[in-house]
Amino acid sequence: MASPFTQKVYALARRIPKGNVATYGQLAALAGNPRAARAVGMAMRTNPDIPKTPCHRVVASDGSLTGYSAGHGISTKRKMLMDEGVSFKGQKADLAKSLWNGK
DNA sequence: ATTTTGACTTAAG
DNA sequence: GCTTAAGCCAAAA
Repeated sequence: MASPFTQKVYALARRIPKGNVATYGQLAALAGNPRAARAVGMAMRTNPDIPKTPCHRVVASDGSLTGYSAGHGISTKRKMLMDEGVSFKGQKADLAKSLWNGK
C-alpha cells in the first residue's frame, strides 16, 4: 500500500469485470480526480500484485496498450486481454465493445 | 520543502 | 498518422 489514492485505484481496477477494459482517465474520475490519469498510471506501475490487481484491463483513452511491467510488456498485456474476451483492433482494444461502463 | 518524473489526455502543426 | 506542447496529479528522489 503506497497511499490512499493508489489504494483506491487498485480497488477500482479489481472491480473491472473480466472481458472489459477501462481507461486511466476513467479510473481517475472514479477515484475522485478526473485529471489524475497520470497518477493512476503511476499506481499501476507500482502495482504490487498482478493477479490481485488486473492492471492489464487498464488502457489509454483511445484503447492503446501502454506500459505494463510484467511479462513481455505490451505483448503479454494484449494477449491477456484477448484471452479474457476483449475485442481488439490491431494493437488497440475495441473500446466501443469492451469499455467498462463503470459499475 | 522543492524538483523530477511518468503505464495520461487533449490540442495543435 | 505522427510529433510537439501544455496541463494536471501523485509518488519518488
